[in-house]
Amino acid sequence: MTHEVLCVVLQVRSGTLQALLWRRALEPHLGRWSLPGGRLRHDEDVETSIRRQLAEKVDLRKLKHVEQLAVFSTPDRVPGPRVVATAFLGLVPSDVEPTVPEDTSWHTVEQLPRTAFDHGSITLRARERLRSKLSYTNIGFALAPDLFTISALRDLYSAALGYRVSATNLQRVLTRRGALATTGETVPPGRSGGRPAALFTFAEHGMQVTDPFAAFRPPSTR
Amino acid sequence: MTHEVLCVVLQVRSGTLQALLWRRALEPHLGRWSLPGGRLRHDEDVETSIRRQLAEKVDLRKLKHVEQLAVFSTPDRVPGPRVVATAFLGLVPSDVEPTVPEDTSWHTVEQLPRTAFDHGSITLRARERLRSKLSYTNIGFALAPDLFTISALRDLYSAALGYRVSATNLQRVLTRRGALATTGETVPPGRSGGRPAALFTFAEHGMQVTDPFAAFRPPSTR
DNA sequence: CACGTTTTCGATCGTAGAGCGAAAACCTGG
DNA sequence: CCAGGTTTTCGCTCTACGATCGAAAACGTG
Repeated sequence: MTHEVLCVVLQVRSGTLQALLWRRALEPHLGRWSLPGGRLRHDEDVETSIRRQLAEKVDLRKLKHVEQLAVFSTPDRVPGPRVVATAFLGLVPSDVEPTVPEDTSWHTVEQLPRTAFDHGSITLRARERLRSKLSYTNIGFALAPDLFTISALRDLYSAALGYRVSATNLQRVLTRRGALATTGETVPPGRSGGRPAALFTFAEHGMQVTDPFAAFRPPSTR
Repeated sequence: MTHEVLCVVLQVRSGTLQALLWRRALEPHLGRWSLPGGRLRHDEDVETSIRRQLAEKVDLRKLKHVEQLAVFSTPDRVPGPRVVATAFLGLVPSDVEPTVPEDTSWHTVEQLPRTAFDHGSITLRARERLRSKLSYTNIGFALAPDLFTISALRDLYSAALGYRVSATNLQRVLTRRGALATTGETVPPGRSGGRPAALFTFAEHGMQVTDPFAAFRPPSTR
């Protein structure tokens, strides 16, 4: 029984949430699109394995966030000898354009092409995880450049969540959580005019993905 | 490379959160406490595997909730040939007393005994998962009997979370989420008197563990 | 300089959870 | 049968967070 690691690499590109997929060059499922990854080596754990494989095959050392998604282990999920897969969710900031091999390309998660094996449903599971965590963690930072305007961040959130997000609300929520840090700088407006936008960064302690916002809170120690 | 499935079976017993552990009868780590589970068969996925193994060795078909926790895959996590583990979180309602084999017993998670391998940290991870989910899902129902009073539920939440929870608040929150259903019945008070407590059940749609409470909400369609 | 555009800020509203205290409903002991 | 203790339950208020709206700020263009 072999063990493989797979990663759903997500990035917001041109306003939509997209996943990086490989075109299979082998049977079975030749020509279909599949998730990057590969076999787990005997000297590495799954985290380092997926990081190695991504860094090897693609230039994706800029992955800002990687986390375990789930294990997929249906006996017949791939034809032939049994393969158990540990799937990951990986996030790439919207400003980097990773150099990817010839046989890979980005696909909007909204309408995926024919995927190999169970890779389609794995991708959808990854999107659900991202959407859930966007609301109660600051995982959204992994989708954004180091410097960004609020409206740019709003567009990222909108693309990932699939519905329109208000910039006003986003700024206030993130500010209240102490996740935003102001740089004095601004960005000149576009051709159609408009007020110049302020540039923000993530606060230091806002960088790591914080725990879910507790609906039940420990007793206040006032 | 073999694959094993492990389960952190948690139950609130006598006011504390406890985990079901086995005393190892084999080297290595003979005599230490370990998580129930075993090797993944070639014809089953990890979910059915852990369910089978728990139902086989212990009488635990009453597990009200089982979910994947994480993969643990450090190459040397167990001595000898490589073993990758998929860990689960399992919850047992507080009113059932499962018949368990001779060589197993319950241990408070607060102060675990010497565990085998990485089973100690896995157990702690499971507790963290439970605590997180308690606040923003209704997973707490898996810890409670079918019929329960609010104060009994309060005690369960307090034990699992590790801090005192107010019965008033708990009732209101769960009611507002539509998770509680009233049965007309009450329970006579104890020896020291007191108002009889009302018996509650879980609403139908409250039975499944709902998604995290969204901090960002889709636009209201009013 | 009027107008459109985009960003940003302020004010208000609704709702969820926290905290407190009183009322309700039951015991036991005199 | 009543006084006091106990436990549950309900109501009121407070605070915090997110939603919504609108106006002001700061820029372009014709």
